[in-house]
Amino acid sequence: MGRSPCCEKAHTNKGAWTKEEDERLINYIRAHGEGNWRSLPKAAGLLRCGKSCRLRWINYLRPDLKRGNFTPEEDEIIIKLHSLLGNKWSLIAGRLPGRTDNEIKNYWNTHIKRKLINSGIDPQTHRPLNSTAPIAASPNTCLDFRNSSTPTHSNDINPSSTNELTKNNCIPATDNYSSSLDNTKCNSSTTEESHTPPPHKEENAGHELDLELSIGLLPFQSKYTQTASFGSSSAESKSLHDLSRPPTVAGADTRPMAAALVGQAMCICWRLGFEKGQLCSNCQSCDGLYRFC
DNA sequence: AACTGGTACAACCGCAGTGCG
DNA sequence: ACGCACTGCGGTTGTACCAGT
Repeated sequence: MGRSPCCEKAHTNKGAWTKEEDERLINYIRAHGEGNWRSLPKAAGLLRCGKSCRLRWINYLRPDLKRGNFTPEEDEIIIKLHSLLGNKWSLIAGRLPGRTDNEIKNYWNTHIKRKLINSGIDPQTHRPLNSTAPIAASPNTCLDFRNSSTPTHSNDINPSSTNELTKNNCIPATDNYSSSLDNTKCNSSTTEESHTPPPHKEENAGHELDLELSIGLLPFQSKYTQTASFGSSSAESKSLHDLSRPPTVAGADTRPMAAALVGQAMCICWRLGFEKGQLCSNCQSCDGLYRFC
C-alpha cells in the first residue's frame, strides 16, 4: 500500500538519548501533554522520530515509573500473569504499576526465563520441560495458584473444574474460559477473529485461548461496580468495553463458568490468589471487599 | 592491562489495529 | 468501502557494562 515513513529518517537522531533531548521531551510533555507523537518532535525541537519520543517517554521518562530491581512479589506476579496471558507484555505491565511492558519483557527474557528453565519449567508453556503432563503445584512457579487437579492447559480441559476454581479462589486456565465462553457465543465475532493468537498456540488447537474473553470478564463485571481500566491501549479498551454488556448476552445461567465467576470478586490479582499486600490498588482500597478492576 | 564472553537494558523495526475523511 | 495517518505492541538488535581469564 506504500505507507509514508513515520519520520524523515535522514534528519532524525538515532540511538541513545542525550540529557538535553530528555529535558526537551519532558518539558514539552509537561506543557502540552502526551499524544500527537508524530508532530511532537518538531514542536519540541527534537530531531527524533515520533515513535522514538513516545518510547522514550513511556519506557524511561514518565514520572510514575518505578525504577530499580524487581521484587520477588513482582517476579511472582509476572510469572503468574505470563502463564495466563503469554507474551502480552502490555497487559502484564498494566498489572504492575510503575513498570513498562518493555521493562517486563526484558526482565522476562533475561531473568525469569532462565530461572524457570533452571527450575525445569518451560517458560513458554509453564510446564515441566520435556513433559506434556500438567505438573503439580510448585511454590516457585506460576502454577502454584492452581489446584493440581485443575488442568493447566487447554488440552487438559476439564469443564467441571469451575468448582475447583471457586474453592481455591484461583483463576482457571484462560483457555478454559475461552472454550466455555466461545461455546456460548457470548462475545462479538470480532474478538473471535481479531484477537491475537494464544500464547501456546501450537498445543491449543481446538481450544484457542481467547485473551480478551478471559480478561474481558473483569470489565464486564466492573460496569456494575466501578470504573476501571485494564490494559492501556485504546484497542484494548474498546474491545474490553465491548464486553461490558449486561449478562443477557453472557447469560450466566447458560454459562457455568461465568456463573461461577459472577459470585466472586473478579480482580485478576485477587483471583490469582495474591495476598493482600500483592493486590492492586483497586483491590487494596476496598479493604477486603474486593472490587472488579 | 587486555581480551573475551555473557548479561542487561535501551532503542529500533515492522506490523496490526483503529479512527477519520 | 477504501485509503491513509496515527498509535501501540511485540520481537529483535545494538551496545554498555561486568566478570572471568
